Amino acid sequence: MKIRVKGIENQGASGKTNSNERSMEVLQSIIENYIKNSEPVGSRTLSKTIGFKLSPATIRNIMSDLAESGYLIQTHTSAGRVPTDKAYRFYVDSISKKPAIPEQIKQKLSPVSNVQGTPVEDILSKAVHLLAELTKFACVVSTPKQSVSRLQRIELIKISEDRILVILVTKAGVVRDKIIFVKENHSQEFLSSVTSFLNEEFKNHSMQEIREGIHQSIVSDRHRYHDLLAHAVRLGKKAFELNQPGEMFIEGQMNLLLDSHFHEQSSVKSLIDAFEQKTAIMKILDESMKNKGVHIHIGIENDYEHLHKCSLITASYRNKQNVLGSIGVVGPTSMDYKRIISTVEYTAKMLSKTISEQSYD
Amino acid sequence: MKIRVKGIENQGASGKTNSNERSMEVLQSIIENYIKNSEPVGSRTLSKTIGFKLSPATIRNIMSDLAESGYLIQTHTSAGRVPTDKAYRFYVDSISKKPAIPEQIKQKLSPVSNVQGTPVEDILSKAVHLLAELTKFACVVSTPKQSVSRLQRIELIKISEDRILVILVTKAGVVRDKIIFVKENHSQEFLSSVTSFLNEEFKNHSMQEIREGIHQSIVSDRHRYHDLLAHAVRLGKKAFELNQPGEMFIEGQMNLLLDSHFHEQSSVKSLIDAFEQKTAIMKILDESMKNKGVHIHIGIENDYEHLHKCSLITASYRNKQNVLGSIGVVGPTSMDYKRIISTVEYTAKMLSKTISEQSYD
DNA sequence: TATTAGCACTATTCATTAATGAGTGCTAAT
DNA sequence: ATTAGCACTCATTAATGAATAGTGCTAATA
Repeated sequence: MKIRVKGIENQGASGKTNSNERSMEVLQSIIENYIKNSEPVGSRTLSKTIGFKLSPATIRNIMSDLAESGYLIQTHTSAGRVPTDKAYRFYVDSISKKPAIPEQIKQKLSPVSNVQGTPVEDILSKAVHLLAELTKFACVVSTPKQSVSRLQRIELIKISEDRILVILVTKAGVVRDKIIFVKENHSQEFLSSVTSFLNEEFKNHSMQEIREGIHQSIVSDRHRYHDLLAHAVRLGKKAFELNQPGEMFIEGQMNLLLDSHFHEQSSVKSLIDAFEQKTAIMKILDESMKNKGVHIHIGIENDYEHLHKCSLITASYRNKQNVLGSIGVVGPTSMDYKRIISTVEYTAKMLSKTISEQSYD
Repeated sequence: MKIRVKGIENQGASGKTNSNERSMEVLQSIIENYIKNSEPVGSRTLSKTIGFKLSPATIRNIMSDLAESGYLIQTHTSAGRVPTDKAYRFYVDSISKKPAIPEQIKQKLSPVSNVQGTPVEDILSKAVHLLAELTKFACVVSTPKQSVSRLQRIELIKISEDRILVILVTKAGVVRDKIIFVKENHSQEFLSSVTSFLNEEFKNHSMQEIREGIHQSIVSDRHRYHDLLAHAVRLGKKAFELNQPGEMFIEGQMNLLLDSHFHEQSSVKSLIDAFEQKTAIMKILDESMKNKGVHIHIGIENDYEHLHKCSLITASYRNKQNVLGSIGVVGPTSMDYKRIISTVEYTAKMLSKTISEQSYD
């Protein structure tokens, strides 16, 4: 009985690197072929596309091995083969040099940096819109996390007898507003004093720290005999307590529906669900903030079941000081990884650059 | 040769009101049947559903007439008949008493009013989200038009040497912020004076009026010798000149894809286009602000070609003083008009109520 | 010994055909 | 004026068979 080298996996064991490298190349070709045509690829077709360097029969043998090792599957007996998520994982891991960003993409994305005094939200929304247009998939971006962003300035404005408008400006240049309701009818002068106090006390601190600081103050009750400070602390508590769940902008969901891979009824429903309750995607974006560079989640690797037929490519954006959020693409597992990865990476870079220029440190 | 009464249209001419009313009832039944089952309705089926009051043959005759008058079409010779847009128009015009809002819907929508100090945008986004959930179609809402809304308060805050944060609070409770860049390094005290001036001068005026007023001032140049005022006017110009194009929130686009009517490839593409460049839908929402009540645009009635297979149901929302924007549903022409109309109407009502409570007049 | 050609086998896809059935239109009977 | 009856139409469905693209295995070859 013949024992065939199983390719890739037992590279070390057999030492037959030669045959192994060939397997890898074949696998790569198969994947690229499938990414391009979205059709199962057979031995003959492949032999042709690689210029008859290997005969269909040889390729069949290799394919058989690759299938056995879990890199390929057949949809049915007499069909060509299709890469598995494992194959895609191998593929993206083996990408060494990223392709240069085409000038066209750079041009398309240039509007992201043409902004002066534009709210950060608008920049994000513009970026995610362009990304969707470029990739033709669904794209998402998370807004800067409030808890980590540091205070540039707080302002309290009396709007009516019982309402105070709170404006928070963060170092990242994000402006948040909230109206708080109060029982006492404070004068604007009084509010100005409180404002000064809060600014002096908390400028450059993160929201998280500020909340904790205020909490401490209240617990220790050390301002008991000082009216202004007591009020300031109480108002400050209200002002800072808005811990909005991070938001997320979505663009180009509909793009996915033009993709042949999502034509089955069931996949569509899955996707709708995934985008409906945004938590799963949000979680992936949050994860992506922890490490630098591009993050890739392929199909089954996603914890959330409804995303098992999708791949997510994400990258974080930042200002000079902090990581603020992430931007990413949601597409079929058979996406053109090389192109998408470099597009996402470049977009995140542009975003970081633009936002850094607007930041206050 | 027999001359048959052609139903509906020549009511006055023939005087045979009886046969005419019957035609109308049959048409109504056909429409309701089609709305319910999304399938061409034939004479036999209909005879059954109306309890055999009329024989299939009679119904065939009536249907034939209705088809001739343009209320029905056949997809092919041996198929049942399908209502045309003209039929839907007749149908919605003949709806007399709106159905009561089911308690379930009221309950679902109650979160819209459970808000205190929530930004208007969040209220809108909540409302449109719930509406999408209830109707299972795509829903849109336009944010309050800036130009018509009146100023409650403006605030200028120095953020860094060359940047001033402008906060505009409108009577409707909408907060807008923008950062403007300046060459001179104004002190915060100076900005406070400017702020007071602008507030005194312009409170309660619409943005449109304010912009015109400032323009006048500059043209007439009457503050030439007064430094504070000259600066105030110049800063004010910058502050108020942001004429953001009205925004629009979209929810539940994906819902449309589950609808059998949009399964054809071409319709899907049309829809994507329609939502991509939002102008067409925005225009309809704007129109809807001009008159009270619910507005209905059926299929071909829409100017924009990509919406020819859709119907839009819209209603404006307002505070005590002004019409602010509109909310609406985009669905297939064969939607359940009675239900959707009353749901949209109720949602708009709730929205108006909630926002009125938060407004400053 | 690795590669390849050849062949039997398998499953999809596509076009053709025929049966079914829902629906119409017309005419004659009620 | 209404309805029963009948011939006719056309979409849908299932069944059939040919064509096609693919595999796996074995034996020949370099």
